[in-house]
Amino acid sequence: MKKIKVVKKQILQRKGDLHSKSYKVESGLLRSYTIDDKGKEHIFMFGPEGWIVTDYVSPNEPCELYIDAIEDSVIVPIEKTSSQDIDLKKFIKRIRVLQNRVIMLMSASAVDRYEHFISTYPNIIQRAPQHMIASYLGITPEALSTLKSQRLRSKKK
Amino acid sequence: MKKIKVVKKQILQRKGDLHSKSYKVESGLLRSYTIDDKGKEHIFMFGPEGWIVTDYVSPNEPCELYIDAIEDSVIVPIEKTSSQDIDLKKFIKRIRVLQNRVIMLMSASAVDRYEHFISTYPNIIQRAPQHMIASYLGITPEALSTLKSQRLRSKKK
DNA sequence: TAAATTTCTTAATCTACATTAATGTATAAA
DNA sequence: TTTATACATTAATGTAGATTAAGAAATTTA
Repeated sequence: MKKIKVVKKQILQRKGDLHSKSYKVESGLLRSYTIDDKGKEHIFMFGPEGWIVTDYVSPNEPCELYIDAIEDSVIVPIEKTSSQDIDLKKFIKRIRVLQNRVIMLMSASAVDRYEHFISTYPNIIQRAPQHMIASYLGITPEALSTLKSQRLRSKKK
Repeated sequence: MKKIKVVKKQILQRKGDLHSKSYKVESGLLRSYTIDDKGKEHIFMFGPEGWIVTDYVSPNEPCELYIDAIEDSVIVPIEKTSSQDIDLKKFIKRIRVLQNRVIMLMSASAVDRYEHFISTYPNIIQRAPQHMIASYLGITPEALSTLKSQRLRSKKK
């Protein structure tokens, strides 16, 4: 149960690595993401303080995701083998986020996904750069930028 | 632990229902899905024999998903409260499917998602109607249809 | 069996978002 | 402070997949 300090941009895990761990975030902000064959990053999840960031693969399988720090952070690495001490309620909560994510990606437009994101994670909007928000939403930074200015224009009467 | 027979099209759970359960599929095929504000269905997961179909909400929260039978099926309803008897390995496997789903939806084209689907769930292709496959892939039935005939044409030399 | 309903295909048109590219603005490094 | 690098905006053009519509197959029901 030792805490570790990591600096911004520090990589904790790469795709293909073995012995993947979970990371409890004490302070700061992590992210997990994939890189597709065209070299494009796709953010899977943000991990602000209080969250646990995991790649959902079995402890002996190679990782699917990259994990790195968006801000200087303090984290606690957790061995996945210690399956005992899993807080099931928290676990289900995190899966629910995933479930919502899939539903969102399938049924909502980019604007709706953005609206949903800012109401669900207002503080992350402030802390992560735009292109990462875009990456999480599944759109390009350019699309997010135009979407935002259209939103602004329509809000002032 | 009693088995229940359900017939094709029988609805097991509606969005908003309380006391959501998990359903172990002994035989047949279930699906879970949402209906968006335009009345469009979006299939979240298929549940063939051996699978457990769940809406990932806490047992006391209202459901997010509809669950019904695509084929006549035999199922075992499981109370969610019995958190003890959860097979963690199977649980993680199912989350992994979800993780892959998100990654796919974010980074792959409709064709690639379809290719991935047929190689991962070859038997479901045969058993579920096309429009449901389309719904799972996040495209329209028309798009899937054209995509399929293009694929066929390009395969014969 | 026929009739009704559901499912699948094909084609024309439309639209949300991607791509490309050029310009502007921060942040970090020298 | 200047220069370089990363990040954000805006606009023009392109494209995957949506929508619409109409007909053909298949499946269900009577």
